[in-house]
Amino acid sequence: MPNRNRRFDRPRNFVYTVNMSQLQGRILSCALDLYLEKGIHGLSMRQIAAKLDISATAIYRHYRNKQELVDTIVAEAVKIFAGYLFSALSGQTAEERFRMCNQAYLDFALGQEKYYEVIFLEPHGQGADAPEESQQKGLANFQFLVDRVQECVDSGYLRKANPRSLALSIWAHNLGLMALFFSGKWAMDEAAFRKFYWESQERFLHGLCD
Amino acid sequence: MPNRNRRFDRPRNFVYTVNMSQLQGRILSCALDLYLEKGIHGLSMRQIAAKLDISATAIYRHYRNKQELVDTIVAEAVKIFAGYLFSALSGQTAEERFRMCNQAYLDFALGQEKYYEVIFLEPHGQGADAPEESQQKGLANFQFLVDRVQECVDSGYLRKANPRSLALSIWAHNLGLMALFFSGKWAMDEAAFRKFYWESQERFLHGLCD
DNA sequence: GTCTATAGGTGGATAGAC
DNA sequence: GTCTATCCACCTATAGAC
Repeated sequence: MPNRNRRFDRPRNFVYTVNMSQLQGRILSCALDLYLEKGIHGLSMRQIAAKLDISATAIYRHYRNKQELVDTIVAEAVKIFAGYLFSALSGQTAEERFRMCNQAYLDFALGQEKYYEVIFLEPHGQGADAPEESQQKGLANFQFLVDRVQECVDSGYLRKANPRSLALSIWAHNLGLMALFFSGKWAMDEAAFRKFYWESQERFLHGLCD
Repeated sequence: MPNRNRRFDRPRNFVYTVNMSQLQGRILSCALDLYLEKGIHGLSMRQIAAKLDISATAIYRHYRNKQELVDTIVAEAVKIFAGYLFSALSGQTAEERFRMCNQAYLDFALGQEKYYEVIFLEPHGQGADAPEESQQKGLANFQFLVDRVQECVDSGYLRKANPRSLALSIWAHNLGLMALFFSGKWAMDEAAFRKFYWESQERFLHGLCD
């Protein structure tokens, strides 16, 4: 007979993020560290337990299994990223909202480094086999950029072009810049990187040739 | 007493790549597949053995341990990439050599997909804890691009700027484009991607704004 | 150079006591 | 909701026969 006392037997949409300072949240945070360090196959319930000084089985009161733990991390990451992007809507003009979109991406990457890695640098990005729901929300985040680009094409700030294709180029450029930074092979601290980031954006906006 | 018959008791620089159709090479190729699929913690000697229909211990006659297997994969990948880049030297002008450098990157990514992934898309790229030797050769490959950029700044084709910084922007853009393609989330076949790749390069060269 | 047998370890997950 | 005890699968690597 199943134990009816488990967290996941409660209603589906209950908000657990609220009490993150308790065990639930500490498990998640610890799992995140291990997941980024060693990937899904290197992450183990026993190691999480050891780090938190609890027994491995305690974790199963909070997460059905290892996969649910990882899925929760990915869902959380996508949600937080969406929050950052959303702030760009406060810009007054299309151009400003576009610029703020890049700013949000940069701030998310540097301010929520671990969640950024989960979404954009893991196995092959965006949790390749994440649950449908997270995949959808990930695409919605990209669509947000497409919409900002569309506005800028309409306003005449950006050259006329397919907004989706343009957005993909911009997305790729951002993706690559962050991958460079997080690889840690370029001896740049955060301040130096922020400077380089905007230089590179400027180059992209106005071209490499005369 | 150690068995003196092992591959790695032979001279260090012996070229094994020659006879890749034999077991040695088949192990490497199979390990590469599993490594890309599941990462280093998901790769197992037993699974390699099962796929090749040999016993797991047979592998140890060819590779000292799991780490040496992975290191060999990374070293091979870096060497092959260098070969692609090198072909760009046949260009007649600085501008042509620069363009051929992008071409080589694209051809390597699409023609040696698996080796590309090992270098640029793995855990955090370029085998974060690869042996010193591979790390050095990886940096040399980047320096090759810096040199091509330098030539183009000198010839006046590219705007005056720090060549290293310029090369980093270009490297990032390429990195991001490939990451998009390999993520498989954008419903592009290889032909469509090649088209998009050059479109995006063109945008980068001449800017997004008027 | 390949095998079988085996040592010694880590891991996911469950049952049932408290 | 946390624990201990436990099952069973899987892992790396070695020893020694052939």
